[in-house]
Amino acid sequence: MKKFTGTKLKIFETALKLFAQQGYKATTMRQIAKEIGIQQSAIYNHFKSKEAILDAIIEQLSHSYLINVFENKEPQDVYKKGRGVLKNIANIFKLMTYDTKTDLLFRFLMQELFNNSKLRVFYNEDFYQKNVKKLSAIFFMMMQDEMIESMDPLFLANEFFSPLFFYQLQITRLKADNQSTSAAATLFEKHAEFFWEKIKIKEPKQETLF
Amino acid sequence: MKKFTGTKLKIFETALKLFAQQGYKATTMRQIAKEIGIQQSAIYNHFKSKEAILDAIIEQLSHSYLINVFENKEPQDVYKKGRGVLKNIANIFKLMTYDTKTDLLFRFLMQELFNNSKLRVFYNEDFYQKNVKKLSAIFFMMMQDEMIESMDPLFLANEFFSPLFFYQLQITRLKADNQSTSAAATLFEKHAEFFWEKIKIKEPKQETLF
DNA sequence: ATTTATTAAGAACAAGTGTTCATATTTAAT
DNA sequence: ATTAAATATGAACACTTGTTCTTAATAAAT
Repeated sequence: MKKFTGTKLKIFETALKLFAQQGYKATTMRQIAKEIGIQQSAIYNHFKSKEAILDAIIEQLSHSYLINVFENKEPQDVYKKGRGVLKNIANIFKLMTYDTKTDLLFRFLMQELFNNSKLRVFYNEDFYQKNVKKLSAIFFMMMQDEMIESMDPLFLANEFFSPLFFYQLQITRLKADNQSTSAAATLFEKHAEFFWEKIKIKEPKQETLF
Repeated sequence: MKKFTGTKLKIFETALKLFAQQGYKATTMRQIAKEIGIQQSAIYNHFKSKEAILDAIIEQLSHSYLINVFENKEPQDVYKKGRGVLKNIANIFKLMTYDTKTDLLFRFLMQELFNNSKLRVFYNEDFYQKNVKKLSAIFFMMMQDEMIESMDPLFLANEFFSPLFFYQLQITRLKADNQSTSAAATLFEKHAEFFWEKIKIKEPKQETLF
């Protein structure tokens, strides 16, 4: 993963910000240049075209937190923590919304999702499928260990994932209007807690002898 | 609610389709005109500007199924149906994805949400808040009637709403790539079923006498 | 049938678009 | 210090954008 520096980095960051705020098409090269304080033609010393900037941003997406909700941990190494796993995942979603760059990348992703097929492939494979399948594997192991009720693990993964995604979208929207996100930010953890309580297998009440 | 006819209707429909597919900014007046088979200047006999078309579409949103998930039914009239209410709502979401126009409106909404503050206000007030609050009222009544467990009804409403929204988004995305949506479409009902089972208060087991 | 709106066409305009070019300035390497 | 490479400038180009204008065709009203 190549990191940009100097002017090239500034162009990249400014473009990401503007693309996320206004959309790719609505953002002009002059606007990017002006924000940095350089001439528009100077951009072309760093990126061959406007689309090249777009490609660089999409490339960056692959290395962002967005697709690393599990921090590269394997299902069999974490599933035993039960409720803790869910809370941990919820917390990573929460942290993402606090990280300015991840937030911009997410907003950019949502902004361009429906008119960029390359992004849809990324979203589906690297973001949605990857996370849901890993979640599914975790739930499956929990079922085998009789920690949670038995059912379709992939469906369960979708049910757990979707509110997290939705709350993230909500926060991104609120930020776009400079509104407070604190109330929404609590929903991640509440969701994990609520969800676990609903799927866990309750310990059979121990009959008291006296 | 004024309905368009003739050329004006064609312009409206074509613009909605293109805005939903490519975004507002990326769609040109020439493109709209060409698709209909008229001259670009002819559009201006029906709409004063490109933005006027946009406004007309946003206006239409207010009358679409998107904000009428409850079909104008009041909470106190439906909550007693319990599981049936949830299934009904899930079904309306499913039907929305089958309705081409609603699907286009939803895709348009998502496409422009992050660069159009007017749309964000609409999304928040007329789509999100309105539905979640009505849901919340229903859950509250269910709690008072001891049909479901007691907890924060607004949170519960969010938890029920968010997967429906997410599945709708998934289907819209799949359609954009001409992929099959049948598997995703089953998730609405599964969600309602799953959710109800998790929150309903189980009848205490009747002790058999013999 | 004649008048009057309504809608269409076609050309044109002014502004904005991404991009290129020749040239100057700065930075890095020898 | 000199050379070479990288980065900046400012003007220009070719093209697209939304919109307007004049004029012609069509439809509605008298």
